[in-house]
Amino acid sequence: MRYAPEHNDVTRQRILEAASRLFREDGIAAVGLAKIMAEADLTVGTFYTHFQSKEALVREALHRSLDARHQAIEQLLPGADLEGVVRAYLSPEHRDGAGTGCTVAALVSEVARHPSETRSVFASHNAPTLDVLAAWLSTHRGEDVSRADAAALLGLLAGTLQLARATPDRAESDAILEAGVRAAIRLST
Amino acid sequence: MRYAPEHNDVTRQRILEAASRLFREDGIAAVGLAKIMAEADLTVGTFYTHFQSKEALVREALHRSLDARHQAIEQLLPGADLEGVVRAYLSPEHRDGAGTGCTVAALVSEVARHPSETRSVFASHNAPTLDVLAAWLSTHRGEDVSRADAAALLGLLAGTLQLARATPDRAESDAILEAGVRAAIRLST
DNA sequence: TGTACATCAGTGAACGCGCGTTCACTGATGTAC
DNA sequence: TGTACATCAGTGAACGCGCGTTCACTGATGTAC
Repeated sequence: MRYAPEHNDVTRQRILEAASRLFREDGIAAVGLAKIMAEADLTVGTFYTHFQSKEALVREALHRSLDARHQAIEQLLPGADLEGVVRAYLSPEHRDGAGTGCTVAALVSEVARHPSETRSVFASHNAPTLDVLAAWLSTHRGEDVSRADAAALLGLLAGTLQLARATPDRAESDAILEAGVRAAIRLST
Repeated sequence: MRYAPEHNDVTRQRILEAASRLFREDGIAAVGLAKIMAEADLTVGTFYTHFQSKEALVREALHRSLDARHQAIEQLLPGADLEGVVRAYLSPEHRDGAGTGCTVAALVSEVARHPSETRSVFASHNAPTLDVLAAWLSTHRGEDVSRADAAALLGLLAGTLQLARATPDRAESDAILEAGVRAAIRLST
Protein backbone atom coordinates (compact mmCIF):
# COMPACT_ATOMS: atom_id res chain seq x y z
CA MET A 1 0.00 0.00 0.00
CA ARG A 2 1.17 3.44 -0.84
CA TYR A 3 -0.44 5.18 2.12
CA ALA A 4 -0.97 4.18 5.73
CA PRO A 5 -4.16 2.13 6.18
CA GLU A 6 -5.97 5.02 7.88
CA HIS A 7 -4.90 7.56 5.29
CA ASN A 8 -7.90 6.89 3.06
CA ASP A 9 -10.35 7.42 5.89
CA VAL A 10 -8.59 10.57 7.07
CA THR A 11 -8.92 12.10 3.61
CA ARG A 12 -12.55 11.06 3.41
CA GLN A 13 -13.27 12.78 6.71
CA ARG A 14 -11.49 15.90 5.47
CA ILE A 15 -13.75 16.03 2.40
CA LEU A 16 -16.84 15.48 4.57
CA GLU A 17 -15.81 18.26 6.94
CA ALA A 18 -15.37 20.72 4.09
CA ALA A 19 -18.63 19.70 2.41
CA SER A 20 -20.59 19.80 5.64
CA ARG A 21 -19.42 23.36 6.34
CA LEU A 22 -19.76 24.71 2.77
CA PHE A 23 -23.21 23.19 2.22
CA ARG A 24 -24.53 24.84 5.37
CA GLU A 25 -22.86 28.13 4.53
CA ASP A 26 -23.80 28.51 0.85
CA GLY A 27 -26.43 25.85 0.17
CA ILE A 28 -25.99 22.47 -1.53
CA ALA A 29 -26.69 23.52 -5.12
CA ALA A 30 -24.42 26.57 -4.84
CA VAL A 31 -21.30 24.60 -3.86
CA GLY A 32 -19.43 22.68 -6.56
CA LEU A 33 -17.24 19.63 -6.04
CA ALA A 34 -14.17 21.60 -7.18
CA LYS A 35 -14.64 24.07 -4.32
CA ILE A 36 -15.13 21.31 -1.75
CA MET A 37 -12.06 19.39 -2.94
CA ALA A 38 -9.94 22.56 -3.01
CA GLU A 39 -11.01 23.22 0.59
CA ALA A 40 -9.79 19.70 1.42
CA ASP A 41 -6.48 20.42 -0.40
CA LEU A 42 -7.20 17.97 -3.19
CA THR A 43 -8.04 18.12 -6.89
CA VAL A 44 -11.49 17.21 -8.23
CA GLY A 45 -10.31 14.01 -9.88
CA THR A 46 -9.89 12.13 -6.62
CA PHE A 47 -13.41 12.84 -5.45
CA TYR A 48 -14.72 9.63 -7.01
CA THR A 49 -12.15 7.56 -5.14
CA HIS A 50 -14.12 8.43 -2.00
CA PHE A 51 -17.74 8.98 -3.06
CA GLN A 52 -20.03 7.55 -5.68
CA SER A 53 -21.61 10.89 -6.63
CA LYS A 54 -22.34 14.38 -5.32
CA GLU A 55 -25.69 13.16 -4.02
CA ALA A 56 -23.89 10.42 -2.04
CA LEU A 57 -21.67 13.11 -0.53
CA VAL A 58 -24.75 15.16 0.36
CA ARG A 59 -26.21 12.17 2.20
CA GLU A 60 -23.01 11.51 4.12
CA ALA A 61 -22.49 15.17 4.96
CA LEU A 62 -26.04 15.40 6.34
CA HIS A 63 -25.45 12.18 8.27
CA ARG A 64 -22.25 13.59 9.71
CA SER A 65 -23.45 17.05 10.74
CA LEU A 66 -26.76 15.78 12.15
CA ASP A 67 -24.97 13.12 14.21
CA ALA A 68 -22.44 15.65 15.47
CA ARG A 69 -25.22 17.92 16.68
CA HIS A 70 -27.02 15.00 18.28
CA GLN A 71 -23.94 14.01 20.28
CA ALA A 72 -23.40 17.60 21.41
CA ILE A 73 -27.02 18.02 22.44
CA GLU A 74 -27.21 14.67 24.24
CA GLN A 75 -24.36 15.69 26.52
CA LEU A 76 -25.57 19.24 26.98
CA LEU A 77 -29.31 18.91 27.40
CA PRO A 78 -30.12 16.86 30.52
CA GLY A 79 -28.72 19.40 32.95
CA ALA A 80 -29.05 22.56 30.83
CA ASP A 81 -31.32 25.46 31.67
CA LEU A 82 -34.09 26.18 29.20
CA GLU A 83 -33.43 29.82 28.44
CA GLY A 84 -29.70 29.27 28.02
CA VAL A 85 -30.17 26.59 25.38
CA VAL A 86 -32.75 28.62 23.48
CA ARG A 87 -30.62 31.77 23.68
CA ALA A 88 -27.59 29.92 22.37
CA TYR A 89 -29.61 28.70 19.37
CA LEU A 90 -31.19 32.07 18.63
CA SER A 91 -27.98 34.03 19.14
CA PRO A 92 -26.43 36.56 16.72
CA GLU A 93 -23.40 34.24 16.54
CA HIS A 94 -25.48 31.31 15.33
CA ARG A 95 -27.32 33.59 12.90
CA ASP A 96 -24.00 34.81 11.44
CA GLY A 97 -22.25 31.42 11.46
CA ALA A 98 -24.43 29.13 9.40
CA GLY A 99 -21.42 27.06 8.29
CA THR A 100 -20.88 25.60 11.77
CA GLY A 101 -24.50 25.89 12.89
CA CYS A 102 -27.72 23.90 12.82
CA THR A 103 -28.09 21.69 9.75
CA VAL A 104 -31.87 21.82 9.94
CA ALA A 105 -32.05 25.61 9.82
CA ALA A 106 -29.50 25.77 7.01
CA LEU A 107 -30.67 22.96 4.74
CA VAL A 108 -34.14 21.66 5.57
CA SER A 109 -35.94 23.43 2.72
CA GLU A 110 -33.29 22.43 0.17
CA VAL A 111 -33.30 18.83 1.40
CA ALA A 112 -37.09 18.77 0.95
CA ARG A 113 -36.44 19.02 -2.83
CA HIS A 114 -33.84 16.24 -2.93
CA PRO A 115 -34.49 12.54 -3.74
CA SER A 116 -36.36 10.53 -1.11
CA GLU A 117 -33.21 8.60 -0.20
CA THR A 118 -31.59 11.87 0.86
CA ARG A 119 -34.70 12.96 2.74
CA SER A 120 -34.71 9.61 4.55
CA VAL A 121 -31.13 10.09 5.70
CA PHE A 122 -32.05 13.56 6.90
CA ALA A 123 -35.17 12.41 8.75
CA SER A 124 -33.58 9.35 10.36
CA HIS A 125 -30.53 11.24 11.62
CA ASN A 126 -32.65 14.11 12.89
CA ALA A 127 -35.02 11.79 14.75
CA PRO A 128 -32.68 10.99 17.69
CA THR A 129 -32.33 14.71 18.42
CA LEU A 130 -36.11 15.09 18.34
CA ASP A 131 -36.39 12.20 20.83
CA VAL A 132 -33.90 13.77 23.23
CA LEU A 133 -35.65 17.11 22.83
CA ALA A 134 -39.07 15.51 23.45
CA ALA A 135 -37.83 13.80 26.63
CA TRP A 136 -36.34 17.05 27.87
CA LEU A 137 -39.54 18.95 27.09
CA SER A 138 -41.59 16.31 28.89
CA THR A 139 -39.74 16.95 32.15
CA HIS A 140 -39.97 20.72 31.66
CA ARG A 141 -43.66 20.79 30.86
CA GLY A 142 -44.57 17.98 33.23
CA GLU A 143 -46.60 16.20 30.56
CA ASP A 144 -45.96 13.75 27.75
CA VAL A 145 -44.42 15.49 24.73
CA SER A 146 -44.25 13.60 21.43
CA ARG A 147 -41.51 13.64 18.83
CA ALA A 148 -43.81 15.66 16.58
CA ASP A 149 -44.21 18.27 19.31
CA ALA A 150 -40.44 18.45 19.57
CA ALA A 151 -40.36 18.94 15.79
CA ALA A 152 -42.70 21.93 16.16
CA LEU A 153 -40.31 23.50 18.67
CA LEU A 154 -37.38 22.83 16.34
CA GLY A 155 -39.48 24.32 13.53
CA LEU A 156 -39.96 27.47 15.59
CA LEU A 157 -36.23 27.72 16.35
CA ALA A 158 -35.07 26.99 12.80
CA GLY A 159 -37.76 29.10 11.12
CA THR A 160 -37.07 32.10 13.34
CA LEU A 161 -33.32 31.77 12.76
CA GLN A 162 -33.94 31.69 8.99
CA LEU A 163 -36.08 34.83 9.15
CA ALA A 164 -33.39 36.57 11.20
CA ARG A 165 -30.80 35.55 8.59
CA ALA A 166 -32.90 36.93 5.74
CA THR A 167 -33.56 40.25 7.48
CA PRO A 168 -30.93 42.80 6.42
CA ASP A 169 -31.66 45.34 9.15
CA ARG A 170 -29.52 44.33 12.11
CA ALA A 171 -31.78 45.73 14.84
CA GLU A 172 -34.87 44.13 13.33
CA SER A 173 -33.03 40.84 12.94
CA ASP A 174 -31.95 40.95 16.61
CA ALA A 175 -35.54 41.71 17.63
CA ILE A 176 -36.75 38.62 15.74
CA LEU A 177 -34.23 36.48 17.63
CA GLU A 178 -35.47 37.92 20.95
CA ALA A 179 -39.09 37.29 19.99
CA GLY A 180 -38.11 33.75 19.05
CA VAL A 181 -36.62 33.21 22.51
CA ARG A 182 -39.85 34.40 24.17
CA ALA A 183 -41.95 32.16 21.92
CA ALA A 184 -39.73 29.10 22.50
CA ILE A 185 -39.91 29.55 26.28
CA ARG A 186 -43.68 29.91 26.02
CA LEU A 187 -43.81 26.60 24.18
CA SER A 188 -41.47 24.86 26.61
CA THR A 189 -43.10 25.70 29.92
CA MET B 1 -46.04 50.00 -32.46
CA ARG B 2 -46.18 46.36 -33.35
CA TYR B 3 -48.14 45.22 -30.32
CA ALA B 4 -50.97 46.75 -28.34
CA PRO B 5 -49.67 49.12 -25.64
CA GLU B 6 -50.52 46.71 -22.84
CA HIS B 7 -48.98 43.70 -24.60
CA ASN B 8 -45.54 44.29 -23.11
CA ASP B 9 -46.90 44.39 -19.57
CA VAL B 10 -49.05 41.31 -20.12
CA THR B 11 -46.00 39.32 -21.23
CA ARG B 12 -44.01 40.62 -18.28
CA GLN B 13 -46.71 39.46 -15.87
CA ARG B 14 -46.75 36.07 -17.56
CA ILE B 15 -42.99 35.68 -17.00
CA LEU B 16 -43.37 36.79 -13.37
CA GLU B 17 -46.19 34.31 -12.77
CA ALA B 18 -44.11 31.44 -14.13
CA ALA B 19 -40.99 32.49 -12.20
CA SER B 20 -42.88 33.02 -8.97
CA ARG B 21 -44.36 29.54 -9.15
CA LEU B 22 -41.21 27.71 -10.33
CA PHE B 23 -38.95 29.40 -7.78
CA ARG B 24 -41.22 28.35 -4.92
CA GLU B 25 -41.57 24.84 -6.32
CA ASP B 26 -37.92 24.01 -7.13
CA GLY B 27 -35.84 26.77 -5.52
CA ILE B 28 -34.26 29.81 -7.18
CA ALA B 29 -30.89 28.32 -8.09
CA ALA B 30 -32.49 25.15 -9.51
CA VAL B 31 -34.66 26.98 -12.07
CA GLY B 32 -33.03 28.31 -15.22
CA LEU B 33 -34.26 31.21 -17.35
CA ALA B 34 -34.91 28.86 -20.26
CA LYS B 35 -37.40 26.87 -18.18
CA ILE B 36 -39.17 30.00 -16.97
CA MET B 37 -39.42 31.45 -20.48
CA ALA B 38 -40.65 28.15 -21.91
CA GLU B 39 -43.34 28.10 -19.20
CA ALA B 40 -44.36 31.58 -20.39
CA ASP B 41 -44.40 30.34 -24.03
CA LEU B 42 -41.39 32.41 -25.04
CA THR B 43 -37.77 31.80 -26.00
CA VAL B 44 -34.88 32.79 -23.73
CA GLY B 45 -33.73 35.59 -26.00
CA THR B 46 -36.60 37.90 -25.12
CA PHE B 47 -36.00 37.67 -21.38
CA TYR B 48 -33.74 40.71 -21.42
CA THR B 49 -36.42 42.82 -23.11
CA HIS B 50 -38.30 42.56 -19.79
CA PHE B 51 -35.69 42.18 -17.05
CA GLN B 52 -32.17 43.40 -16.46
CA SER B 53 -30.90 40.09 -15.04
CA LYS B 54 -32.01 36.91 -13.29
CA GLU B 55 -31.42 38.60 -9.94
CA ALA B 56 -33.78 41.44 -11.00
CA LEU B 57 -36.40 38.81 -11.85
CA VAL B 58 -35.88 37.18 -8.45
CA ARG B 59 -36.54 40.52 -6.75
CA GLU B 60 -39.70 41.19 -8.76
CA ALA B 61 -40.99 37.64 -8.31
CA LEU B 62 -40.52 37.93 -4.52
CA HIS B 63 -42.20 41.33 -4.59
CA ARG B 64 -45.13 39.88 -6.52
CA SER B 65 -45.74 36.73 -4.51
CA LEU B 66 -45.29 38.44 -1.13
CA ASP B 67 -47.71 41.22 -2.12
CA ALA B 68 -50.24 38.69 -3.38
CA ARG B 69 -50.17 36.85 -0.06
CA HIS B 70 -50.45 40.13 1.82
CA GLN B 71 -53.59 41.10 -0.07
CA ALA B 72 -55.14 37.69 0.50
CA ILE B 73 -54.34 37.75 4.20
CA GLU B 74 -55.52 41.32 4.73
CA GLN B 75 -58.97 40.40 3.44
CA LEU B 76 -59.11 37.08 5.23
CA LEU B 77 -57.67 37.77 8.66
CA PRO B 78 -59.83 40.32 10.51
CA GLY B 79 -62.84 38.05 10.79
CA ALA B 80 -61.10 34.66 10.54
CA ASP B 81 -60.98 32.11 13.33
CA LEU B 82 -57.56 31.29 14.70
CA GLU B 83 -57.52 27.53 14.30
CA GLY B 84 -58.90 27.71 10.75
CA VAL B 85 -56.13 30.00 9.56
CA VAL B 86 -53.41 27.94 11.22
CA ARG B 87 -54.87 24.68 9.91
CA ALA B 88 -55.02 26.07 6.38
CA TYR B 89 -51.34 27.01 6.57
CA LEU B 90 -50.23 23.72 8.11
CA SER B 91 -52.39 21.56 5.81
CA PRO B 92 -51.23 18.60 3.70
CA GLU B 93 -52.33 20.61 0.62
CA HIS B 94 -50.02 23.50 1.47
CA ARG B 95 -47.20 21.07 2.27
CA ASP B 96 -47.63 19.37 -1.12
CA GLY B 97 -48.18 22.55 -3.14
CA ALA B 98 -45.13 24.70 -2.53
CA GLY B 99 -45.44 26.33 -5.96
CA THR B 100 -48.59 28.22 -5.04
CA GLY B 101 -47.89 28.41 -1.32
CA CYS B 102 -46.12 30.64 1.18
CA THR B 103 -43.06 32.39 -0.23
CA VAL B 104 -41.44 32.62 3.18
CA ALA B 105 -41.57 28.87 3.82
CA ALA B 106 -40.35 28.10 0.31
CA LEU B 107 -37.57 30.63 -0.12
CA VAL B 108 -36.51 32.35 3.11
CA SER B 109 -33.32 30.34 3.60
CA GLU B 110 -32.27 30.72 -0.03
CA VAL B 111 -33.03 34.45 0.03
CA ALA B 112 -30.81 34.78 3.12
CA ARG B 113 -27.85 33.93 0.85
CA HIS B 114 -28.76 36.44 -1.86
CA PRO B 115 -27.42 40.02 -2.21
CA SER B 116 -28.65 42.55 0.35
CA GLU B 117 -30.78 44.31 -2.26
CA THR B 118 -32.77 41.10 -2.72
CA ARG B 119 -33.03 40.55 1.03
CA SER B 120 -34.30 44.13 1.40
CA VAL B 121 -37.08 43.51 -1.13
CA PHE B 122 -37.97 40.34 0.73
CA ALA B 123 -38.01 42.02 4.15
CA SER B 124 -39.90 45.12 3.06
CA HIS B 125 -42.62 43.18 1.26
CA ASN B 126 -42.97 40.72 4.12
CA ALA B 127 -43.25 43.48 6.73
CA PRO B 128 -46.88 44.49 5.92
CA THR B 129 -48.00 40.90 6.49
CA LEU B 130 -46.17 40.82 9.82
CA ASP B 131 -47.95 44.06 10.80
CA VAL B 132 -51.38 42.66 9.97
CA LEU B 133 -50.49 39.46 11.80
CA ALA B 134 -49.25 41.41 14.84
CA ALA B 135 -52.47 43.45 15.00
CA TRP B 136 -54.54 40.30 14.73
CA LEU B 137 -52.48 38.58 17.44
CA SER B 138 -52.86 41.61 19.69
CA THR B 139 -56.64 41.29 19.69
CA HIS B 140 -56.43 37.53 20.20
CA ARG B 141 -53.97 37.66 23.07
CA GLY B 142 -55.35 40.87 24.54
CA GLU B 143 -51.90 42.42 24.84
CA ASP B 144 -49.53 44.36 22.60
CA VAL B 145 -47.78 42.07 20.12
CA SER B 146 -44.82 43.45 18.17
CA ARG B 147 -43.88 42.80 14.57
CA ALA B 148 -40.98 40.67 15.81
CA ASP B 149 -43.40 38.52 17.81
CA ALA B 150 -45.46 38.07 14.66
CA ALA B 151 -42.23 37.02 12.90
CA ALA B 152 -41.68 34.34 15.55
CA LEU B 153 -45.16 32.94 14.86
CA LEU B 154 -44.48 33.02 11.12
CA GLY B 155 -41.14 31.33 11.88
CA LEU B 156 -42.97 28.55 13.68
CA LEU B 157 -45.44 28.10 10.82
CA ALA B 158 -42.84 28.22 8.04
CA GLY B 159 -40.27 26.12 9.93
CA THR B 160 -42.79 23.43 10.77
CA LEU B 161 -44.06 23.34 7.19
CA GLN B 162 -40.46 22.92 5.97
CA LEU B 163 -39.84 20.05 8.37
CA ALA B 164 -43.06 18.39 7.21
CA ARG B 165 -41.94 18.81 3.59
CA ALA B 166 -38.57 17.21 4.31
CA THR B 167 -40.05 14.24 6.17
CA PRO B 168 -40.59 11.35 3.72
CA ASP B 169 -42.84 9.30 6.01
CA ARG B 170 -46.37 10.54 5.37
CA ALA B 171 -47.79 9.75 8.81
CA GLU B 172 -44.86 11.37 10.58
CA SER B 173 -45.12 14.40 8.32
CA ASP B 174 -48.85 14.72 9.10
CA ALA B 175 -48.09 14.44 12.82
CA ILE B 176 -45.60 17.31 12.55
CA LEU B 177 -48.27 19.48 10.92
CA GLU B 178 -50.70 18.63 13.74
CA ALA B 179 -48.08 19.42 16.38
CA GLY B 180 -47.42 22.71 14.58
CA VAL B 181 -51.11 23.60 14.80
CA ARG B 182 -51.10 22.94 18.58
CA ALA B 183 -47.95 25.01 19.04
CA ALA B 184 -49.25 27.92 16.93
CA ILE B 185 -52.51 28.03 18.90
CA ARG B 186 -50.52 27.95 22.13
CA LEU B 187 -48.54 30.98 20.92
CA SER B 188 -51.65 32.86 19.76
CA THR B 189 -53.82 32.63 22.83
C1' DT C 1 20.48 -6.22 0.98
C1' DG C 2 18.99 -4.97 -3.57
C1' DT C 3 15.98 -5.03 -7.53
C1' DA C 4 11.44 -5.64 -10.07
C1' DC C 5 6.85 -5.36 -9.70
C1' DA C 6 2.02 -4.34 -7.77
C1' DT C 7 -0.87 -1.21 -5.49
C1' DC C 8 -3.82 2.70 -5.45
C1' DA C 9 -4.68 7.74 -3.71
C1' DG C 10 -4.05 11.54 -6.17
C1' DT C 11 -3.36 14.35 -10.70
C1' DG C 12 -4.87 17.08 -14.42
C1' DA C 13 -7.03 17.38 -18.64
C1' DA C 14 -11.02 16.38 -21.04
C1' DC C 15 -16.20 15.09 -21.72
C1' DG C 16 -20.99 16.81 -22.63
C1' DC C 17 -24.24 19.81 -20.69
C1' DG C 18 -26.95 23.66 -19.08
C1' DC C 19 -26.26 28.02 -17.23
C1' DG C 20 -26.83 33.48 -17.71
C1' DT C 21 -26.12 36.64 -21.15
C1' DT C 22 -25.52 38.79 -25.92
C1' DC C 23 -26.70 39.91 -30.53
C1' DA C 24 -27.82 40.11 -35.50
C1' DC C 25 -31.99 39.35 -37.40
C1' DT C 26 -37.35 38.86 -38.25
C1' DG C 27 -41.78 40.41 -39.16
C1' DA C 28 -46.29 42.30 -37.81
C1' DT C 29 -48.03 46.57 -36.94
C1' DG C 30 -48.38 51.84 -36.68
C1' DT C 31 -47.07 56.28 -38.75
C1' DA C 32 -45.83 59.60 -42.47
C1' DC C 33 -46.78 61.39 -46.66
C1' DT D 1 -56.00 54.94 -50.51
C1' DG D 2 -51.47 53.19 -51.19
C1' DT D 3 -46.58 52.89 -50.41
C1' DA D 4 -42.15 53.44 -47.67
C1' DC D 5 -40.30 53.51 -43.46
C1' DA D 6 -39.77 53.10 -38.21
C1' DT D 7 -40.68 50.53 -34.22
C1' DC D 8 -39.67 46.87 -31.14
C1' DA D 9 -41.24 42.22 -28.90
C1' DG D 10 -39.72 38.07 -30.09
C1' DT D 11 -36.34 34.59 -32.41
C1' DG D 12 -32.61 31.47 -32.40
C1' DA D 13 -27.91 30.74 -32.44
C1' DA D 14 -23.82 31.70 -30.20
C1' DC D 15 -20.65 33.34 -26.17
C1' DG D 16 -17.71 31.91 -22.15
C1' DC D 17 -18.13 29.51 -17.98
C1' DG D 18 -18.58 26.16 -14.31
C1' DC D 19 -20.91 22.09 -13.45
C1' DG D 20 -20.66 16.69 -12.37
C1' DT D 21 -18.25 13.02 -14.13
C1' DT D 22 -14.54 10.17 -16.54
C1' DC D 23 -10.04 8.51 -17.49
C1' DA D 24 -5.17 7.70 -18.79
C1' DC D 25 -1.47 8.58 -16.14
C1' DT D 26 1.89 9.45 -11.93
C1' DG D 27 4.70 8.21 -8.25
C1' DA D 28 5.52 6.95 -3.41
C1' DT D 29 5.27 3.02 -0.88
C1' DG D 30 4.86 -2.12 0.27
C1' DT D 31 5.76 -6.88 -1.21
C1' DA D 32 8.20 -10.75 -3.55
C1' DC D 33 12.24 -12.95 -4.43
